[in-house]
Amino acid sequence: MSDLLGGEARVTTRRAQTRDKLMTAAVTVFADRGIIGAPVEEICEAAGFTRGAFYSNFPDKDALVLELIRHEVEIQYTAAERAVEVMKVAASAGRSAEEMVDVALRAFDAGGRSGREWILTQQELRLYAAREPGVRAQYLSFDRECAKQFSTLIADAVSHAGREFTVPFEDAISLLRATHNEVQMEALFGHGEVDSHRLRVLLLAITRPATQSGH
Amino acid sequence: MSDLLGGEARVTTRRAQTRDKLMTAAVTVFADRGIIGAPVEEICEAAGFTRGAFYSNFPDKDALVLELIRHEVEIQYTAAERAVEVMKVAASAGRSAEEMVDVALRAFDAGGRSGREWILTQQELRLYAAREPGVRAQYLSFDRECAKQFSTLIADAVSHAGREFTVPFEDAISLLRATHNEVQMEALFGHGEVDSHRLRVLLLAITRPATQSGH
DNA sequence: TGTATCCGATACATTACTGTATTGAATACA
DNA sequence: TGTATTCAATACAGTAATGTATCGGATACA
Repeated sequence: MSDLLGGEARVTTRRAQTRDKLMTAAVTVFADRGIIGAPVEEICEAAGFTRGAFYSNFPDKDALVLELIRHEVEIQYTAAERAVEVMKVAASAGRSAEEMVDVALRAFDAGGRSGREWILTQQELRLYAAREPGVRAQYLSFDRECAKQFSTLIADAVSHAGREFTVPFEDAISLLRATHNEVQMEALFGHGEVDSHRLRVLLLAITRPATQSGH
Repeated sequence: MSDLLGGEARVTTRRAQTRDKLMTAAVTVFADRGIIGAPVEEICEAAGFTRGAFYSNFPDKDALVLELIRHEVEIQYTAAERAVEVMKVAASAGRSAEEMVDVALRAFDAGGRSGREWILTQQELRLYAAREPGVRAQYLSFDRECAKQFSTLIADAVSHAGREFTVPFEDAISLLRATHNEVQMEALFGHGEVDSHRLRVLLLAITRPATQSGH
């Protein structure tokens, strides 16, 4: 009972690892069978455990789903941050708007989750949250937080690119999100690759070179 | 065995009615529990039957889902057709581009399926098709057909509005679809109403008054 | 009205999944 | 090294869902 490091349990590291493996495996199974259709047993099997491990770590599937959402938001956000960094560099190097957009999107996809499994799971999560009241609230609060941070990043990015929006900012964000989503779905039905072309077209259509003195 | 009306069965009308009731009920249950999570029994219960009726009409749930997709595409298309009709009238009456878009979108939502249940089910169908190989092919062929018809309608609508796209046509269609989708999802999380505002913004951003002599 | 046929209801067998209670091996600390 | 504790494995009910085989009331046609 040595509480030297705060209330945290003792063995923790093994536990943390199995939690992690379970969550990773869950994504695979979710993509394959859907969140609702994914039996706990199959998740465990994919992670190399039995159901005992699962119920020792999570009260039920919903708990794991919530954890997954939390984790996902983090990943996406850091990916976005990196993308903006990359873009700023491109801006300093005097790249064209097209090139900057392209470079940023590429960086985002590389850092985030653009594989088939993740796309499917993200869509699943969204629908699941829309349906299950228990998950919905959490999802929304995460989503809102995420959107806020994204907005900042995008505003930053656009101004660094020496451009400005020709539509209200909030609408711009929504359109970007919509298109990103659609591009992901198209990748799901087409043969694989996420194609950033359409996002570029949209961005160029709803921005113009800044009239301000800046840059 | 009177084959007067072609190979069709005798009692047919009762059968057709129960099929219809089952499909309608399925949408409600799908929205509530997800396609995978929807037990056949619950669908039957909602339709006022027992499982016997179901298995007498469909070999399994997938068959019903396919039927649903087929049906849905039809509905959406006629809704789109009507929307364009309405818009043409507005165009003849010399309305502004904003007004025309607004009127058309309103007509589309009224004729199509803009209720919570239908939005959820449409999203479910899309994901389900992306995952289940058996359904996927069918979905894609329907979807392609639908997209083709939509493209014609939209091109028609835009030119009647005395406008032209500022981005490649194919991209425009995709962006519109993306945004329509997003608007629906937002309605799911917000409190109800589908808001056409964003679609209007997009349309105005990617079109301009036609330079041609026409009109 | 009688009779063949249709179609949904009922009953049954089987499988899949969940969740809990208990056990036993691995791990941390004295 | 011995001992307490943690954590996943195993075992056990219990429930839910599927699909099939059979039955019986309704419908069409003579």
